[in-house]
Amino acid sequence: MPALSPTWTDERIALLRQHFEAGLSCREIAADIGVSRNAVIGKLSRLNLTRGRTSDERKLQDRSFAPARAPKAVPRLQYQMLATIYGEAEPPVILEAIDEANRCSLMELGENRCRWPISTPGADDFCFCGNASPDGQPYCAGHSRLAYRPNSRARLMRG
DNA sequence: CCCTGATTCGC
DNA sequence: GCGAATCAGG
Repeated sequence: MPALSPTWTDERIALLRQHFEAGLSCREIAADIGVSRNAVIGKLSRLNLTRGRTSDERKLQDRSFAPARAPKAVPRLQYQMLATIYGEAEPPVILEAIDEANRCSLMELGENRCRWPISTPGADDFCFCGNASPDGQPYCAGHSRLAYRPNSRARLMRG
């Protein structure tokens, strides 16, 4: 296969649409495809697939819990994400196991099956995760836990 | 404080 | 057309 890094090909756009329609966040989409959040958003905007301006209706940030003296040594999932990707250190919580052996076709998908699109770079076999997913959840625990944190918004302002 | 989405802008 | 930088909202 060519050593060149393929940009937005049909497969990637397909995944992009799938994840987008699935209700996943741009961060998660980007994490799966392997691009930056902005890249996903940029492509979506170009495809006119935007959900209609800064909706931000998820609001799943959950600020309800305000533990006194919260031992929040880490901002968020950043540490976990990094440890998972780099495969070193021991994160407080490991990602759920993702069984690729249960992958199935679209027609084999059930209501309690993970609908995560499995796309292998260089291959043409397009399947779905097919793992057991909790009720109401489109994906299994492993894929639902997918998280990616592109660090640093602390850009200096050019004056 | 941090996160997420959309647009703007340079390449 | 692509993606980082930037802006805007929560």
